[in-house]
Amino acid sequence: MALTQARTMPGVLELLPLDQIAFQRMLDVIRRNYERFGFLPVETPVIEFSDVLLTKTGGETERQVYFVQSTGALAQEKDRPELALRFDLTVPLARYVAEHEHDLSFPFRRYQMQRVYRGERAQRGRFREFYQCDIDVIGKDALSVRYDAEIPAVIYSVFRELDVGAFTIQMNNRKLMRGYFEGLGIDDAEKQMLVLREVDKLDKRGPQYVRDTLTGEAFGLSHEAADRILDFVQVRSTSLADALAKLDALGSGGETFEQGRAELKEVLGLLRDFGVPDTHFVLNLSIARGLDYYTGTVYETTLNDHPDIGSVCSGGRYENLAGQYTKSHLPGVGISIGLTRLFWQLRDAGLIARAQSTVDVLVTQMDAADLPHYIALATELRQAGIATEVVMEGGKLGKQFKYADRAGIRFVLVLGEDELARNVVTVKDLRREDQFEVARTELIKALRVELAQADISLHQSSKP
RNA sequence: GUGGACGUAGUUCAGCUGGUUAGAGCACCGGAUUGUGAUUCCGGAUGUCGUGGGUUCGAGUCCCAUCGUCCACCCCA
Repeated sequence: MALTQARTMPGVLELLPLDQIAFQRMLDVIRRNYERFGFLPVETPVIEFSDVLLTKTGGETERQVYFVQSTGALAQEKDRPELALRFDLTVPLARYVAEHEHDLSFPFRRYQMQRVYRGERAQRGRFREFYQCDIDVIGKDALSVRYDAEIPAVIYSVFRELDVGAFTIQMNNRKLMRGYFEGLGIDDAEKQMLVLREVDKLDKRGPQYVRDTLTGEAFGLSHEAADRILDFVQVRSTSLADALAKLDALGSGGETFEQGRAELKEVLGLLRDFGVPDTHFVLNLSIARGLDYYTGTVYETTLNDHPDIGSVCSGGRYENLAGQYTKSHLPGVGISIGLTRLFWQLRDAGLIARAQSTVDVLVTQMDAADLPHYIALATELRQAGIATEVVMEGGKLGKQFKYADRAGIRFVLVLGEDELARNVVTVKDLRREDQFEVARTELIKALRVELAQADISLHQSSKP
């Protein structure tokens, strides 16, 4: 019989249990921090109506949307399938807020950590199915720019606890950029957008590439204008004071420009109050983000030791999130952590410590006749909150140890006739290669101490 | 969607200008006196050389097609 090859489509990430545990730990950290900052949980369906997803976007985004069709519907196919898979969490959020507007309290602070789908060509670190971990604050009618300063505080808190080494939150403001371009005579909003996308490539492609493109056929800017744009977008700050000074040194500009500068200065100033050290953020006037719905502050977070990874968290301010679904004016600000990419890249770089199993202890089997003892012991441990597995099939002790080791279970318990007779249990720590005996009545207490210590040492060992 | 590279055991690869039974590391499985894993030693299995066709006395090696994978662009987490 011909076997069907067991395989997954390219661009999806499937993990072995120990990696999955490490991944889940990261999700836990992110969730914990989001909740700590007062964001509320929301989940939305993977499948949405196509017209909801494709209202304003079109173009590039539509090319990457997966449509959904039941086999029954295929027969009577119309122009476009009615349903599609969400490609981010922001558009569903807009729909969610518009739909439940009257039941929500504003400013609405929600977090959402779910999978999204994009019809991408497979490539390193690019996935067709991946996790996004989003936070957004949505205001009704208006939303203070102060919220823009809270976002980096969350990023700082999350990434510090994720323990991924040094990172930098890069910030900019679209009004400042557009205002500057206006000053150079680039008035058309479409063209401003194109220039934004182009200068965004600065850090990746270098100034020469960007200059050539801007003065080339597609843009047709003068050399003088291109030079002034390059001077502008190459601005980087080294500290908070430096950032403020560099913003002041930009000279004066039009209304949009001044508004952008004022917003940036306010946001940067507040970062200090939020406790974000200026070693962790930088003003980078080339950061623009490709998405066109951003209107003000934009963020992009990179890992200092892994610039090749690119952005692991990004987002910004948008003026009118749900304009396609409601007449209400709902401005917001938010970010998204691409956890699948982050995890994948960290693992690739060898920065994901081998996780410990979610199983705390394995009760080995010396003699099948003593199984009742093993099960009773396991029940006792479980009631004490210790995740316990019992070996039900027996076999050589060496094999049972090997099983525990491979499964990432750190502690094994041995109860032979010897131990049972003396009412003790042998506890072996496979990691420390050490074992000890403890009175049966003291076992839970002893294990709790061991597990607490194991947890601490695991955390410390993963620090750079 | 556009352009480029590559497809050899589970995996990473070697296989020189076409020449006998296609190799290595890692991984996997078994063993090293019966209550101790990871380390060490010994042994073992494994491949329609992506698929189909062509050139040739002979093809993993050359040619064509096809499928697949990867990289770059676009865009993005």
